[in-house]
Amino acid sequence: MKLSTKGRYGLRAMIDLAQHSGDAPVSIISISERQDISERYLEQLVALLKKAGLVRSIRGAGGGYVLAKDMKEISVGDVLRALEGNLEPVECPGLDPDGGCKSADSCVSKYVWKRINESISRTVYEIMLDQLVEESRKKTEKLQEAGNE
Amino acid sequence: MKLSTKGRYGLRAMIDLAQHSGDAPVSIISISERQDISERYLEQLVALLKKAGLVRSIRGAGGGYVLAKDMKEISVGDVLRALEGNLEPVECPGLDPDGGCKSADSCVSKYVWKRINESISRTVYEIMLDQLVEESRKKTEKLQEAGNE
DNA sequence: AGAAATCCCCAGTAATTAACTAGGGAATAA
DNA sequence: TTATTCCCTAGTTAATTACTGGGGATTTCT
Repeated sequence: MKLSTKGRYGLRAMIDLAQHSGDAPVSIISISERQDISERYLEQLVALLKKAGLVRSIRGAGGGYVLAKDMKEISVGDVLRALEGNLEPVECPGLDPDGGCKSADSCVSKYVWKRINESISRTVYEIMLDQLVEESRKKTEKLQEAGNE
Repeated sequence: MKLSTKGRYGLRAMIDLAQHSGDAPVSIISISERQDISERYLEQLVALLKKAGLVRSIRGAGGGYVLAKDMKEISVGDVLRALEGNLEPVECPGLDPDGGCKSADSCVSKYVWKRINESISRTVYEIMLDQLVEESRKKTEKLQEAGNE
């Protein structure tokens, strides 16, 4: 049970994008350098984010990516789902009323899977990008204060 | 992000063992037949449960496995951890104070990983085997009532 | 117009992991 | 002493992950 690099790198990239979103679009190269992720690989991750409608792209020189919506409207769950496809660690056919699990009636482990799935969902969909950006800002501030003493 | 068959089969096996625990030990073969899991593979899963101190084995003819403690003392988390090794979908070195994550200071994604990890832990360690066995008993009862009408 | 910077799309590949299968041994009960 | 069980280790196959690489399209800048 592990989150792949897609999810891990991709969320970092998305936070980076949110942090650096201003007037100008943010290029893959710049994210790649700051986050130390291969440019080519990052390209593919961002493509997933775009397909999910989380970012918009601007082509050509001076182009790059911008968030497609306000960062307070984008949850970590949205980002991870775009990258990982499905956040449920257990896909149990018994959870689907039409699913073809022959022992669905007597099987109780599906309750466990259901609760795990729900608890992950609840967690990731309630964390919004703007909270993370704000958190990061506070941290940087603190570090700078400490440096000035 | 997926729970492996180890975790899925292994928990089912453990529930089965709990359900059939009485005077006699429960053999691998019997679990294997009821749960439709290869005997050889199941052997390995149960070995993990034994190593973790969740079951005890009795060798020889008529032997098998028994729970090492009362089923109300064994959580789903205990079982899954024994099988999967680690339930945290993200092992972030930044979460460990001594971990060697160079960008630990400014990195905020670790908050996300931490919250996901915690929410999964909370969920699995609060579900106990006896609850599942009881749930299953209720279900079977209901099915039988329905059959008698 | 042309060069440079960017995004875009698809294909390949190496490494890792998962999910078993297989062989043979050791303890115990009947 | 034979059958039944657990026990340990190694090997194998299939799938997935985590990339790398090639070449093309769009836009800006000079």
